[in-house]
Amino acid sequence: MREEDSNWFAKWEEELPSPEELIPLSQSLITPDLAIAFDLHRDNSNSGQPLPQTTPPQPNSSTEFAGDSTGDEPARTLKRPRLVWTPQLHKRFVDAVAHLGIKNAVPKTIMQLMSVDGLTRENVASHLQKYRLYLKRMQSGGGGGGGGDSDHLFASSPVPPHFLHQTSRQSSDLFIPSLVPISTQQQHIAAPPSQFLHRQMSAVNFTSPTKATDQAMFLARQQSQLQQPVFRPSSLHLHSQVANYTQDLDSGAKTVLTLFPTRDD
DNA sequence: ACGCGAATAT
DNA sequence: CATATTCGCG
Repeated sequence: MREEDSNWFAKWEEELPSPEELIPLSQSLITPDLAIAFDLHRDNSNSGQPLPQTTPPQPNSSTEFAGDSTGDEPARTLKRPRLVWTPQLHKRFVDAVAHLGIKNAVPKTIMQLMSVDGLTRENVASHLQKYRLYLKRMQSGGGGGGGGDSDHLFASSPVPPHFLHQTSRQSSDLFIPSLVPISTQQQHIAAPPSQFLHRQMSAVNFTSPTKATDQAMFLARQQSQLQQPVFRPSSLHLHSQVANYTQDLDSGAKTVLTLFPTRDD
């Protein structure tokens, strides 16, 4: 047990996004074009329950985005580009896990809690695995001597104490003020062409009490997480607040799934 | 579905 | 080279 134990919560509190920051519910990793093209209207109004994915039974919503603008229909059997886990996205992941507790923190539930469109269970599972390894490695010699900072990503987010111990409880001690979804704040990012002025799915239902509220609060304070990763200025620009696929024209067809910034953390 | 380790791909 | 994804197995 380290000294951080005493004030980890305080730190968390500090990290609480200001009301201005929380608004858009449900981040999206799917480019608007795709969402529309596929006609899949993801509605993450899950209330923490086994959400029966209303999304088509497709194994995974694959995505396409290459420069090909003519024959891009059912990209459905194609592969999804590498997901770039930005620190923000990772934080969202960590928070979700922390909130759920080690016990319930399994890929599926984590994924659901994160409410990031386009994020697959595999993505989360893979990341979770890596994260666990990181935690393990951390406990061995991370303190002060550990110079090996090869895991930038993981190091970017504070590791809740619960992860290290074994206490299977959680999510009960996190009382959050009265932060609940707020309203209509628009994204700072520009106005898209116009055809992409679609909805911003609401991930929260006020109609449900307890559990829903819990998640609502969770989500509410989660909405400020995305950042600008490593894409080159040569690629496309702002579309909307959602994630986007950026392709590096210099290297050919290198495409990377990434998120757009909402604000810095 | 989960979790791992190892291979494989970007 | 770092890291995300796929694969086989329990």
